[in-house]
Amino acid sequence: MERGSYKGRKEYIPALAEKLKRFGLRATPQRLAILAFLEGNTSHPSAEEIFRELKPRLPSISLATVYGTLEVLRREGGIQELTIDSERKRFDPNPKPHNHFLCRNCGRVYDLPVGLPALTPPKKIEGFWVETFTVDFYGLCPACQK
Amino acid sequence: MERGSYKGRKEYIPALAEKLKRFGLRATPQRLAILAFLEGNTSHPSAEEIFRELKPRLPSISLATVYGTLEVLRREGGIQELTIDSERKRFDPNPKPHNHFLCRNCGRVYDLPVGLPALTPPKKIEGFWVETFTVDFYGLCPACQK
DNA sequence: GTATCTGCAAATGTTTTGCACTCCA
DNA sequence: TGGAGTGCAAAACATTTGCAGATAC
Repeated sequence: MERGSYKGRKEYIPALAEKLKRFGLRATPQRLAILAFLEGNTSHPSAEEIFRELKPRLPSISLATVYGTLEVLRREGGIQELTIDSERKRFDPNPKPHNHFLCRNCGRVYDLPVGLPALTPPKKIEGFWVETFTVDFYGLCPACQK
Repeated sequence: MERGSYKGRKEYIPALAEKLKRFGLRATPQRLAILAFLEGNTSHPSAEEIFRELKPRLPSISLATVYGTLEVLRREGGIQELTIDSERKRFDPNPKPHNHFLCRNCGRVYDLPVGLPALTPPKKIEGFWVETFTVDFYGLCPACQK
């Protein structure tokens, strides 16, 4: 590990770098920053929000790169793209099917821990080959009920 | 009913006109055409598709009017706006919760007659006030499995 | 008659693309 | 070193908006 090399900087997170390698992707500073930001994040951010958050720390990052990275991560099964918010795509670091709730007042998206349908894809239903599914709830979150 | 009046034309469909009145909306040719096209339609069309379909028959119609009509119909509970397709909003003349399936190959959206979660909104779940919910399935439709 | 509705064109916001340059492996 | 990855600016879409004129009732 030599002076000034990328791998020597604190932003280089071996665990995330290996995750990218497993997907057949190069570990670039941009991708590591995006993965690190998403890791454990339950706010289900949009591409724009991720970009705004990372830009100050990583001024060279571009919105196009954020979109590109989210797309490859989704394609490799590393993250989930949510359709619950019809205004914009949102992203979830947890790639496994689970429930979401969109508050019609504040617009926030929450994970909602209720039972999922008794279904383990892939499975054939009525002739349809079901690979994945989503359950989305809409209403008012606890904070917005006041 | 006088010669040339709107109500005299065959496009004036009393049942749909009354539906609009019940929503507190005026029965215009544009709105009747949109309602008539959606009635019994299971293709879950987008605004653009509805516009393209109606334009030849009703050349004066505009895309903005299609969007506007779909929005008021949704607000009044007459139709359902689907978020299953992240590329565009799709619309369903059946306003009641039911399942949908999006084929990743052909992009078509189908109604999928499987059981819904045992939940009748509005209902409070884990502190969240749930007003409505959707269950969306993704995979390959029967025709695209070959 | 008049408030609602419409078409048009322009604006907005999100996401994608083309391309020359950069940098990870 | 070569190919994957990046930033930038422009393009492509989906959707909304402002407004003057049309029309349902």
